Amino acid sequence: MTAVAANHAILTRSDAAGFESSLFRGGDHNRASNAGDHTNAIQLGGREDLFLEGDEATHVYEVTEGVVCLYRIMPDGNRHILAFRFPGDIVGLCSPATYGYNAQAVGDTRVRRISRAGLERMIDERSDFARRLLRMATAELNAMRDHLTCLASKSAEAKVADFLLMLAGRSTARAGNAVVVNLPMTRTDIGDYLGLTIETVSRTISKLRRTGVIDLPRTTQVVVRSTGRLAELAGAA
Amino acid sequence: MTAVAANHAILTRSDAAGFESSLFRGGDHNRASNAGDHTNAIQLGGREDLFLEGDEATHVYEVTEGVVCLYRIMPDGNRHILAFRFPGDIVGLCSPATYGYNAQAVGDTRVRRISRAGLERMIDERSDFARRLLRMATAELNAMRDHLTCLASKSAEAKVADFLLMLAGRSTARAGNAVVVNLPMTRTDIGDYLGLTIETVSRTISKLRRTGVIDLPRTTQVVVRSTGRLAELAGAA
DNA sequence: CGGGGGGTTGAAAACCGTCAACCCAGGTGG
DNA sequence: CCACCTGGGTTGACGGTTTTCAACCCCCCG
Repeated sequence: MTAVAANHAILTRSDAAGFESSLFRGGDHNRASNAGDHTNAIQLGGREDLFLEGDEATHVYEVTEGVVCLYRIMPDGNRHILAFRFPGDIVGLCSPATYGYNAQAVGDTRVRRISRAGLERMIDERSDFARRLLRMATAELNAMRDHLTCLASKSAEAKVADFLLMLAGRSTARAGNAVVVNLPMTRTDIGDYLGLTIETVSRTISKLRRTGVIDLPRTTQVVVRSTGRLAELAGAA
Repeated sequence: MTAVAANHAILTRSDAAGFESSLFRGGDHNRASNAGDHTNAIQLGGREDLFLEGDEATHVYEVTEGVVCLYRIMPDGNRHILAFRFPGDIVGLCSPATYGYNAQAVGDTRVRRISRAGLERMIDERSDFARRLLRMATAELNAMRDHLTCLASKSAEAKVADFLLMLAGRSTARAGNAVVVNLPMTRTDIGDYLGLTIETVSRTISKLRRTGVIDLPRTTQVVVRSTGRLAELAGAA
């Protein structure tokens, strides 16, 4: 229900394996532009896709700066955001040969690229690495379970409150007793993440502001005045 | 959106580590009764808990027969089912020291018990085992993502259709062109899994029957007459 | 200055949850 | 043998919440 403990920089070894530009195919989408880099650090602008559903899963990425969202486009054209990934999180760990979802930078973002082959090699060479990787996968499972629990909540208010609590748990910025939370994502992103429309998201945030639970200095910044009341709204109906 | 490929019997090595009866604490719940067994095979009756949220995660289980559901009790008393686990699936793989959810047998069920310590040992000794374990974790992630996608669907019809498709994907029983699907779980279980009320689940199933998409010989058995139309309902609208 | 993306707010409608009644099967006990 | 009870399931009516459709605002940028 709440945020998972951050596990920073678990992957530290650099990897200099060959570079396939096919990783950054974009279709109608924006594309990562610095595909010619020789380092494994990649910089992405807003709405640039890191990889697409169906791409060969040759690499895994660690977010080092910014936010990445994992999403799917449904048959009816609707977009559903499966997860947001923050610095320290891993993106692209999947069992089959191809990715099962798209990954896109929400704003300006930096990621570190690790080849799948290198990953396998390290698993063979160092068993503690395998355990750490497994721990990261289970951490992702925990986060996913919390998201599931959040989506199963009936009311829109509970969903939004839970979402803000997750962000507040990641934020270190304080203003007195209040927690300052930046929203790099748009209302549309939040709606697609919570299974709500933008209007409902906007209305719910407005209601939280009216009732004094949060403050809204800018549309992209929320100040949580009372995490307690927010938790009540998230937990009980 | 659809069922994950079954990965049967990935864990084959038996494990004879010591047995802690504290695993089966039950509180007000039913309890697994054969805790004195000396084998690692465990038989469970309906509504028996395998472990509870907060229990020390000393073991991992492989379902060999029947269905296990993973669930949480929300602060407001509501139950939310995170997943159903079928034969071949693994239950209880988690990163922290304690389970983050409850696990309960839906009907008569058999599971195989593997100690966490034995798991770690095998990871150290055999790197291919680590990879298999990682693959299982990512398979679980895939299933969870599909569930998320399902829950984010706006309409109840789409959710139920998606749920039936998942079960149909696991079923091998055919009746002509139709797929026969057994429902070991109750309507309440389905509702708690999909974030719907029993009434809505019942009404939606009735509607699918009226429109000829499915047949309902018994309340515990669904015959999918047209997987195509079911997929349309699950995807679009 | 005009246009577009993102956000907010209002009114109406559709959908789902709530409350309630009823049915059915199986088990228990008189 | 039957009456009774209980758990699970279905169906109806009503009300609340969210979606839909729409208008409007604001800011940034060409």
